[in-house]
Amino acid sequence: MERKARAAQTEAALKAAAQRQFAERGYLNTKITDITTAAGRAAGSFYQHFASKEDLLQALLADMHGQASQVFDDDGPAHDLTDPAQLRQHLAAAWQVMRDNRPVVTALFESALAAGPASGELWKRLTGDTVVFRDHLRDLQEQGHALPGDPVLVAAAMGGMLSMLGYALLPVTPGAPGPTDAPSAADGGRPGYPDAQVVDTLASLLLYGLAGPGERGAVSPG
Amino acid sequence: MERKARAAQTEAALKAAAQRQFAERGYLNTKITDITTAAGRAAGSFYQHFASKEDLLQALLADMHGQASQVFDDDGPAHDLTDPAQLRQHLAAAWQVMRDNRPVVTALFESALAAGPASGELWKRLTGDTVVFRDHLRDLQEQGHALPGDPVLVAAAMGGMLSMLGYALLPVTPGAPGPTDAPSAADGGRPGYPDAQVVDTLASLLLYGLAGPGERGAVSPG
DNA sequence: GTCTATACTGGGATAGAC
DNA sequence: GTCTATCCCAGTATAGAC
Repeated sequence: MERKARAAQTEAALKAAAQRQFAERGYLNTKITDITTAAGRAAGSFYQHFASKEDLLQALLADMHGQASQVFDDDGPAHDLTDPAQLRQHLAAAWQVMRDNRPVVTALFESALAAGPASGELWKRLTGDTVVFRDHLRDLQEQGHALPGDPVLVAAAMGGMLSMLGYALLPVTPGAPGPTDAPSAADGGRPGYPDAQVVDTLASLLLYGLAGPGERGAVSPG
Repeated sequence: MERKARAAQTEAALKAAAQRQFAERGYLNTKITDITTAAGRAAGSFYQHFASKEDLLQALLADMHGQASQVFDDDGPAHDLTDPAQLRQHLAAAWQVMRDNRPVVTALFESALAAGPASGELWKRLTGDTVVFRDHLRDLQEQGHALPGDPVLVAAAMGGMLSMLGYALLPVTPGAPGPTDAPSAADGGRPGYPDAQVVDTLASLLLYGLAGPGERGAVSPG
């Protein structure tokens, strides 16, 4: 195999190793050498491919965007987040993206947070990641629907809820205690809520709130 | 002034300086020397009072608990989180605590997050900080009220929403762009939502969801 | 108790051989 | 391109004078 291919292979190995390390140790705790040794490469080789850890993270983000772009092209009919099925669908999609890209998503979260409260990085991330929600909420508003508040704020609140639970609950190992039904006490003492339960709960909470659907009936009636 | 008083004074200065630095730079970015120089003390003096930055943070937490303990002794009549006034009251109290102790609260947040996803620290924090919500939700459940899901999960979701928005939105400077009415673009590019707006929005969202109160009428009718 | 000065360490980044 | 070896700095923590 030629040089170019070898280089690409090394870069891929570094990326893969980084994802594993980020998931296990967290982005902030992961050292460059952790990545290189996990990838079976020399420390110096890292800089042949990435300028820094942050640079690597951006590369992973680009990869993720490339893959997951088609997931979110919801160009269906008029959206209505107050439709139980549609809201659930949106939340499930968001949750799935977080699950599928947990290392990157959580690393971005850690990175934004490490920038400090005054930097506004977290707010940028929060609003940036919730443009879909925000736009759909604006649609609702324009159709005369009364929202709980400013679409930007409501969308950010929803996103904050999601990211926080994703960071705290999603299992570190890609597919281990996730879709199981038993809340296993392993994995750092965190409970292993099944994906469906989390999504159902959030959908119900965000749609009808703590008061419940009232006269309208349950969330998933049929 | 005697030695003991001088020592206490230095310790207080270090604590105060730490709070300022945590707010400005973020907990993770704050170095020991940042604190000592901000306090006008020598670097070495720090260790006379605290074993580490983490130790200092715990001391600040203890101080905070001492002050804010009376805020949360809500021993009134039977609680009902589905009562608009009570829910709003609870959220307002939580928001106020975050505002009053922003440096400490956000530092704890950063600290828990830096421990990495696998540590479960964030989940512990999330559940620990929402015991009040959780208990009240359990009360509701025992009274036959149907909740959106497991009380622990719902409480954590509420708490996640709150902490995230608190971290992202609360102003760095104790009282500057907070209760103003104009969303100033200063302060790191973050909007300055008035406290009341945030609390109202969250109360409305959490009580009736995106669908709104329906037949029940608005959240604050009178 | 507080200071100044310094030892020590982890980890980022580079130099140069292969 | 990848390796080994090393430099170098930031930051923690300590030693010892005052």
